[in-house]
This record gives sequence, structure tokens and C-alpha cells, in this order.
Amino acid sequence: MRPEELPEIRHLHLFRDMTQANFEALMASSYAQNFPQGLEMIRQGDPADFLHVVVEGSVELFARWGGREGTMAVVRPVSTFILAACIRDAPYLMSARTLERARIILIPSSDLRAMFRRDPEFSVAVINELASCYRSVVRNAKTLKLRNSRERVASYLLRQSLLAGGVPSYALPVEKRLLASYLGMTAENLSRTLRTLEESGVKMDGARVIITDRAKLNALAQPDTLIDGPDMFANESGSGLPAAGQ
Amino acid sequence: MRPEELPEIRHLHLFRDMTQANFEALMASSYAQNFPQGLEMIRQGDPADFLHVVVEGSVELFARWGGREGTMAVVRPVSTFILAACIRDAPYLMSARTLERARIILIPSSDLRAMFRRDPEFSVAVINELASCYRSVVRNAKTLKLRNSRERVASYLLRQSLLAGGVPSYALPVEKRLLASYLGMTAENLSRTLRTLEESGVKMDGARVIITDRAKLNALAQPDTLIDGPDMFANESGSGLPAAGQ
DNA sequence: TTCCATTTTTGATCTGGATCAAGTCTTCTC
DNA sequence: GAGAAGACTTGATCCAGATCAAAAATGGAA
Repeated sequence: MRPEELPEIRHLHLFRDMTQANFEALMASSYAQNFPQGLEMIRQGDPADFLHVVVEGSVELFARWGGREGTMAVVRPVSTFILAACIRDAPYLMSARTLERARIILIPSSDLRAMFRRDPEFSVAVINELASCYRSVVRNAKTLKLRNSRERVASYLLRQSLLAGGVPSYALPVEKRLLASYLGMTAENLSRTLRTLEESGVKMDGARVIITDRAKLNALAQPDTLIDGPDMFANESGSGLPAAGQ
Repeated sequence: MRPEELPEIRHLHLFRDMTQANFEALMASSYAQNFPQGLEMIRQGDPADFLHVVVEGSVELFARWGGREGTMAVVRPVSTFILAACIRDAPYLMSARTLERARIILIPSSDLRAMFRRDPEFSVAVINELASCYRSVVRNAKTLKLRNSRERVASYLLRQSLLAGGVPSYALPVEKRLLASYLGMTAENLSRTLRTLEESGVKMDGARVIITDRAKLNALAQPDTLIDGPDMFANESGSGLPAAGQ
């Protein structure tokens, strides 16, 4: 593990409150690994031997059933993923693959489980982290159940703008193909939907989103704190899609 | 609070490991409340002042957006609900209403939060509970994203049979209208789907489910441990729909 | 029991999205 | 900078599921 990575990890909510000694003990049994692009490093159903921390690159969490698959989240540095499986010592429910070359820290889940029985501050941090992750997935399920695909696209575009500080224009942080899968629709349907959204206040220019009429977009997306956050992306828990650059 | 209720609550995974003194302290600040049928006792967006424990009756957790609403889960005795909101001291993401006359124990969430900072066994229990709830919702999101409504119905019916011990026949534990909402479809569509499932090994007789050809039903439902459990309903966390009687 | 309200079913129709099939545009590689 | 692979778009068609409307069945309450 590189020296500059330790403080980055230490800085995560999950680890910042534990004692230095305990943190070091946890890191001592961990190690870093580099993965090439497109590698499936976790297959759903595998035993959860390691808590993963992305320190470089990005990772897609996705689920498979039968022949189908769907994107559940994208994780970017610096954040952890699949904490719940590690804690339950249960099989991963999701698969993970790198979207680009990525560097991951692997923390043995047995050490993790031992640690929150020893360090009360750490266990409080785990509680907060899990509660936060739970709420993220609930928000996600709400969107899937209550909004149609047009509304999901609109609220996604609006949310990204807000996360970037309310900017009127920004670049999509992921490929459209992936975004479509995350939003639970086909790439074709997303493409068409984006076109028709021009009447509703957003225009696309390649991967660039240009909000031309925020009021109109708002009317369609009907953003709701209890679905769209804040705190949907505010934590470092690795749920949801990353914030847009710029 | 009635004397027979305390041991029932104490028996929950969440509370069984804490010290007796701490449990009593928690219960001392709690109180019971009876609600008539159909009462919305929690509105999404309200501050999470109390952890709820159903000791009698049943409760529907549902979400609203715009004019639409969808059932997220049904909670039956004895189990807790909306733990995550209490821990984060954040607004409820879901609403709750009684499906029948219900008796609920209300535990002040501030006491709860104070407690897991004091009782390490309790905080471990909270961690396990939250991790388990998290995984339930992820399974839920997977079903919504990866299965169509026919497959969701089939796997639901099969799962219920399994939970009841692999029986070939059982009664639906909830109204079809509610089941439809839980499965993310209209009542009409559920009704029609149930009819067409007769070719796939299940027959309905009112609220009674009769599995006539388990192999065929299995082929359609393609049950998957990473979606359908075990442990989807195994905990007392209040996620999912209750197990079928008989 | 009778009446009223709700749930469930059935039918007809409509539509949001999926699917299939080309094409065009990017991006990376050699 | 040519070629190939993948991403994105566009068009045509199809189908799962929603919607609207109205019967039929259930289940309470008086």
C-alpha cells in the first residue's frame, strides 16, 4: 500500500473515529491490488472475504439474474463497498467490475468483524454507515417503483446539476449505456428520451448536459428530498452514480 | 405496556444481547399505543422520533411521490421498523399505516442512539440488524430491476410456499390489491397474471394458492438465493411481506 | 339477513418501453 | 491516419402492462 493512501482511507467516516492503533492493525492485514479495465473482481454469490476500498479508478456494482443484468451503483474514490455482506459474513448480492483501471484496498472481513467488537467508536461509525447505505437503497427502490423512465431521467439530470453546485451545464460522469442500465431502461430508450426532453428544458450535446429551462425541468422531475437527497450522494458509501465533473 | 409484551420484545435479535439493566432503561422511556385500522401513523418526511415495534396487528410501509404510492413492505408482530431513520436522526423515507387494528411500542430514538454508544452488545446487534435490512432492500431492488411482473408473481408465490415449509397450498397473507402494489403492478394485471399462471403450475382459489406443478413454477420463477433468500424473510426486521399462514 | 362498500375479475383499448435492425459517430489501436 | 470495435442514434415494429369501464364476488356492519 502506498503511503499517501493511508490518510485518505483514515479520512473516511467509517475509519476516522477509531483509535489510531486499531486503524493501523486493520491496515496491517490489508493489501492493495490493481485491476485492469473491465475486470469482474467480485461475482455475486462469492463469500464476502474482503471489504473493498476504491482508491483509484471506478467500479460498477451490478446484479445478474438469468440472462439479464442491471447496474446498481458506481463507486468512485475514495469509498468502500459491499460492507453489509462482510458484516453478515454472507455471499455478495452484487457483482463488481472495474469501469477503468482501478486500485482497490482489500480489508479482510474477519478482521473487520473482530474490530467493531473491540472499538466502540468504530462500531458507531459502522452503524451510521449502514443506516446511510440502507436509506440510499430505499430511495433507489422508491424511484424505481414510483417514477417512469422519463421522470427518472429528468430527476437524474437535475440532481447531477445540483450536486455540481447548480450549474446549468455539465458532462455526464458515465457512459449513456451505463446510465440507461442504472436507470432501469434500454440505451435506445434513454437516447430517445433525452431527445424528447428538449421540450422540457434540457438539451444534450454529446455527453454534455445543458439545462435550458430549469423551471420546466423541475416541473417534470418533481425533485423530492425523500428520494433525491440531500444525502443520496453525500456520503462516501458508494451508492448511486458519482457526481458530475465541472 | 403489558407485562407479556416485554419478553417478546426482549427476544428480538436487536434487544436480546444487551444487558438487562439497559433493556429496562430503554423500555422505561417507551410506551405502547393502539391504532385503529387504516390509520397512517407515520408520514414520510416526519422526523424519526420513535423506533416502532409492532406487537399486535400489521402495518404497511409505503412510499408516495406525486400522486402515486407503492407498498414497500408489510410488518407483522413481533418486529421493529424504521430503525435506520431513527439512527440517522433523519426524516422517515416511508409512510406507515395499519392494515388492521394494531398495537405499537414506541421507543424514543434519542434513547436508542444514546444506548448503542453505551452498550457494545447492543451496537453489534444494531449493526447486524441494519446489515440485514440493507440486504433485504437490495434483494428487492434486484427483483424490480431484473424480473418482469410475471416472474415476480411466480417467484413470490413459490417463496411463500417455501417459507410455509414447502406446502403445496396456502392462503395469501395479504389482499391481492396490496400484493400487486408490493410487486409493482396494478391489481388488474396481477389478477390476469394469476390466471395465466395456471399453465405454469399454480392455480388460485380465491385467496388460496394451489401449486399444481412445482417443477413448472420453478422453471418460470428461477428462484435465486441472492434474491429470494434464505434470509429475505428470515429476520424480524420487517422487510418484505409476511410469511403465509398454514 | 340485507345492504353497502370494497375487492376482485373481466373486457376493451392504449401506450410506454423493449426489441430488432441499420446506420453514424467516437475512440482506441496499430 | 486507416481500420476496427464499441457507443450512440434513428427507425420500424411489437408487446407487456397500464388505464378505463363495468360486472361479479366478498365481506362487514346494521
